[in-house]
Amino acid sequence: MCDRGFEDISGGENRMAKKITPRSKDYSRWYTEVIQRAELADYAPVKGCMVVRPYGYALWENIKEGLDRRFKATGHVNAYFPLFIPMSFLQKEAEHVEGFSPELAVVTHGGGKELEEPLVVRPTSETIIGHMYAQWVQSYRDLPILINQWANVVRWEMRTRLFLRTTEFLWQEGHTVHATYEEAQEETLRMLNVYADFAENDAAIPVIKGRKSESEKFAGADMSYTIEAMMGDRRALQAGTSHNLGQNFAKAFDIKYLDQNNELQYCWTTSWGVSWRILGAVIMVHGDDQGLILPPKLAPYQVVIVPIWRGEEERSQVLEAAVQVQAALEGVRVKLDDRDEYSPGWKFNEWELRGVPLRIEIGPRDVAQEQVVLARRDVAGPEGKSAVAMSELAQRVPQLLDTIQADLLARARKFQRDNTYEPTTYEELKEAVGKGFALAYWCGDAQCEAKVKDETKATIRCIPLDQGGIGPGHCVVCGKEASERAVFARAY
RNA sequence: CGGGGCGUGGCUCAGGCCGGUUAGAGCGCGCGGUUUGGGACCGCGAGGUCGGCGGUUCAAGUCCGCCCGCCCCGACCA
Repeated sequence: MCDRGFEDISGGENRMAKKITPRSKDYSRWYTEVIQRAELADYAPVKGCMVVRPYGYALWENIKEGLDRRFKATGHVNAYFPLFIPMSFLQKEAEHVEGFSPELAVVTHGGGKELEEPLVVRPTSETIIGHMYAQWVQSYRDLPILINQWANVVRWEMRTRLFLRTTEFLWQEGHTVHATYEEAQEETLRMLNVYADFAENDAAIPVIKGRKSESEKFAGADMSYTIEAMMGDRRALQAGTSHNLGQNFAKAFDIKYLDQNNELQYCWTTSWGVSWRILGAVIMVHGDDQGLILPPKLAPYQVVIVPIWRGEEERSQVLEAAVQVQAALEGVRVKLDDRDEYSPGWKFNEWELRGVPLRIEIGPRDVAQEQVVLARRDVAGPEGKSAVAMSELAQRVPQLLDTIQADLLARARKFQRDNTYEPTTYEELKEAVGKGFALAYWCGDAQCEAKVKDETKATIRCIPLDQGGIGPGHCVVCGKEASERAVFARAY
């Protein structure tokens, strides 16, 4: 895992500086450079596609593990459905096909012959899963069905961005079937809460849970719910969605059951998904001008040990101590960087770029004093360093990782709060969406929503479920009575 | 798809306007040696169909035409 030699691609006069473009100078450039230099991912030869490199994939595996564990704990099981979907399936749900047809990849040939019916490369799997569910569900005794799948999907996007919007992406999609609307709604919100719990407790990303407006909801859903997060440039990112599909897909695919009274009923279905986009959120919420800052719960390496020595004698002493420290940290993901060809200073920068939460420095002086130096990634400079006796490490390191995890969430939460405004006039709204989130009354009229989008490029990210206990007010756009406030923001 | 920019060793670029020996630099890479508490240094070395095709010319990285690809900005989206 060593540097492959990405130089400062801003070029020009400071070509020697091995620095990343600062976030304040060009945020999207910073984002792209960090991903490539930290070796999370690389561009693939196919437009809009990317290669996830081992370090990035390890991060994704930790995200998967955190989500999958929660799915299982709420009664879900995993399964796998096919990549190819008959074109006709998409067309069975009117709103669904209208929403997705512009971004479909379609296979027309196979085995050297033109296919009788084109196959769509799944953009999402409601249709093919609905088709199967229709065959599996007969009676109320078959319900609920609580299935999740980990899969790749393809959406032909016009503009792509590493992790945030790629032509092919990895995600999970849960698809459930219920006997009643109430159960489906309960499931929809349960999974929204699972996502929020993961985002805050594992990814250290504070999120706003809310409803999508009609124009922003999933094609084919009765109601879409979202968790929205604020990135480091104050723009919004939808980090996960959960949909109550009502009976739309049940009717399109004939998913019916016989109830206790021997009457045939249409089922109620839900779907919910989180993609590797959330990895982009981790990068943008926590990273700084030195590179990534990974929350300990997701970091592939939670601790990196950098040994420091001069000459052979010191080398063997220091390495011996380093190995002992590594052994003492059982249960912690530790990387011992004993490469000889890089200096300690070089390694410091390297592992900071790659976001390892905690660094342990061990040199001859430390060995003599039976201590090590701990350096926190999230606290720059000497303030983040402390000397700790080797005998205390097994206790102190896990504690410190917990502290870092909590501090990252607290810092992100403060940032979001500090950059959220509550405009009451349209002029104030316009100003607010230029510098962060705007929490403002909205009457629910799509025209007011469209006006804001046209004139400010900000969209309604969600109508928060938690309205803070405040009463009705007046729409920030038209002044009419409004019962709820919405979050307006520029979004990815 | 509209506007802007760019294709030259692995990376970032110079050379191009004004055609002319073996096409350069820094970084990275390989070997040897000295180093190592915040991106060390010396020596030697490997590595290029100058995006592609065609044209002009005695001669094209350089001029002309067409094509391909990539990046940035605008209309869709997890």
